[in-house]
Amino acid sequence: MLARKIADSTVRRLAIYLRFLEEFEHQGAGTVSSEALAARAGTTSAQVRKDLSFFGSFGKRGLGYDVHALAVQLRTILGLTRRYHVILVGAGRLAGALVQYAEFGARGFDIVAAVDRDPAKIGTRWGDLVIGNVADLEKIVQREQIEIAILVAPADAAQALVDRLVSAGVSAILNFAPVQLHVPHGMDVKNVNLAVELETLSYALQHRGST
Amino acid sequence: MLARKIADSTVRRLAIYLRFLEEFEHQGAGTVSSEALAARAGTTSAQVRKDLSFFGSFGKRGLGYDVHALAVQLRTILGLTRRYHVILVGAGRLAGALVQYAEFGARGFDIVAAVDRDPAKIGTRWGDLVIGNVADLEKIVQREQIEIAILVAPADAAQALVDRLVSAGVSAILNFAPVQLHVPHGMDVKNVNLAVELETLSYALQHRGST
DNA sequence: CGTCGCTCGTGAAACATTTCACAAATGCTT
DNA sequence: AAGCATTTGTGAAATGTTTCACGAGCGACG
Ligand SMILES: NC(=O)c1ccc[n+]([C@@H]2O[C@H](COP(=O)([O-])OP(=O)(O)OC[C@H]3O[C@@H](n4cnc5c(N)ncnc54)[C@H](O)[C@@H]3O)[C@@H](O)[C@H]2O)c1
Ligand SMILES: NC(=O)c1ccc[n+]([C@@H]2O[C@H](COP(=O)([O-])OP(=O)(O)OC[C@H]3O[C@@H](n4cnc5c(N)ncnc54)[C@H](O)[C@@H]3O)[C@@H](O)[C@H]2O)c1
Repeated sequence: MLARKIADSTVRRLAIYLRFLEEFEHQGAGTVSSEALAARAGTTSAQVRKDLSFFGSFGKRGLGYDVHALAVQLRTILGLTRRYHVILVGAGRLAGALVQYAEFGARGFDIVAAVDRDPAKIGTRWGDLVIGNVADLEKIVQREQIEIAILVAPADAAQALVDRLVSAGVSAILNFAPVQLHVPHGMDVKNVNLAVELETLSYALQHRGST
Repeated sequence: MLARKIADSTVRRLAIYLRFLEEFEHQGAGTVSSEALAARAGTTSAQVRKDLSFFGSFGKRGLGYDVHALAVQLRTILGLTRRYHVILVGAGRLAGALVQYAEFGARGFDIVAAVDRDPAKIGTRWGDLVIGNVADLEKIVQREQIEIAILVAPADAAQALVDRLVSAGVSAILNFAPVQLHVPHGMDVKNVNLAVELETLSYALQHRGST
C-alpha cells in the first residue's frame, strides 16, 4: 500500500496521536493544530506534521486538522478499521490482568480464547471466556480465526509455543516472556520486557548529575 | 560518571546482553564472543562491541569476553549492584500480576509497598505485603525509602498521583496508564503502553506485501 | 620465538530520524 | 478584495544510530 518504509517510532506516535484525538473529539473540539497535538503527546509540532506527511496531507493550512477526519485517517493507517481475534497463550496472573483490560476491546482487539497447560485451570472461566487446553492450540487458533497471539507463558515454554502458533497460522505475536523468539521471515513479533524497563530506570538513576 | 550521552536503545540492549550472559554463566561457559552474544540477542556482533565500547574495553582480542566479568561490568553500568525499593501505586489486576513476578526481585527491585484508594482493598495482603491507603502515600514513600514507583492506577488519577510521588521524593516512575505524564526536569518516566504495542502489530499486519 | 587464526575496539561511512525554516494555503477582518 | 495572522507540508540541515572494515592484540602451536 505504501512505498516507503515507515519508522517504528513514527507508527507508535501515530497510535498516541489517535488516543489524544479521541480525547479531543470527546471534548467536542472540531479542529486541532499540530502544536496542540504535540503538546499533549510530548513531542514537537514539526514531528507531528512530518509523521502525518508520510501518509498524506490531512490538514488545512491556517486552521489545523479536523479532529474527527484525522482520527478516521489514523485508524485506517493503523489498520484499526476492523477487529482482530486474539489468543492468550498461558492463563496466569498476567493473562488475568490483560483479559479484563477494556482498552484492548475498545481498540478492536478481541480476546476470544485463552489456553493453559494446567489441568486445574482448563475448563474454568474468565467472564465468558473458557480456558482451553494448550494441546488444542492449533484447533482453537483455526476455529476462532486468530491472527494475533499474546504470549504469557513461562519463558522456557515460549519457543515451542511460538513454533506451534506460527504453523497454526497466527501472523503476529506480542511476547511477554523474557526470551528472544525465532520466527520465520515475515512474522511480526513485538517484545515487552518489563524487567528491562526497570533496568533502564536504574541506569538513569545512577547516571545523574551529568545533566 | 560518563561524559557521553548513551542512547536508550544501547541501554536496553545492555540489559538484554546481561540476561544472556547469566544464562551462559549458568551453563558453565567461561568466555563468549560478541558474535555468540549477538546471535542470542538478535543483533550483530558489531553492535555488541560498539555498545560495550561506550563504557570501556572488556574483551580479550582473539578470545572474546569473560562471561562472569562482563556480567559484573554490565550490572555496574546498569546500576544493578544494589537494590531498589519499589512501590505499586494502585493495587488492581495488573499490580497483582506484577507483585508476584519473581524476576523483579531477582534483578534487585523489591516491591516493598502497594497502595490503593478502595477501602475494600486497604489492609488486605498480597503475601507479606499489606496494601496501604493511598492517603498515606507520602508517609509510606518516606518510611520505606522508595525510589521507584510503578503506576498502575486508572489514567484519570495518574497525574495527581505522580505529582504526589514527585513531591514525596520518588526519583523514577514506570507508568502503565495510557496518558502523557508531566514531571519536573530530571525525573525519569518510562511509559509502557500495551495498546500501542498491539496497534503497531495491526499496522504491520496491514502493510504486508511490501517485503 | 615467529607465525597463524581469531576476535576485539574503533574511526569512518552509511543510513535513519529529528529539527529547522520557509513558501504556500487558508480563513478572517476591514 | 487586499492585507493579515495562522498553520500546514516539506526539502534541507542537523543530529543520532548502525554498519562496515581493518589495525591491533591475544593465545595456540609448531
Ligand atoms: N507477571 C508479570 O508481572 C510479568 C511481567 C513481565 C513478564 N512476565 C512474563 O509473562 C509470562 C507469564 O507470567 P505470569 O506472571 O502470568 O506467570 P504465571 O506463572 O502466573 O502464568 C503462567 C501460566 O502459563 C501456564 N503454562 C505453563 N506452561 C505452559 C505451556 N506449555 N502452555 C501453555 N501454558 C503454560 C501455567 O500453567 C500458568 O498458568 C512469563 O514468561 C513471565 O516471565 C510476567
Ligand atoms: N490490566 C491490564 O492489562 C493493563 C494493561 C495496560 C495498561 N493498564 C493500565 O494500568 C492501570 C491499572 O490497570 P488495572 O487493570 O490493574 O486496573 P484495575 O481497575 O484492576 O486497578 C486499578 C486500581 O487502582 C485503584 N485506584 C483508583 N484510583 C486510585 C487512586 N486515586 N489512588 C490509588 N489507587 C487508585 C483502584 O481501586 C484499583 O484497585 C490502568 O491505568 C490501565 O489503563 C492495564
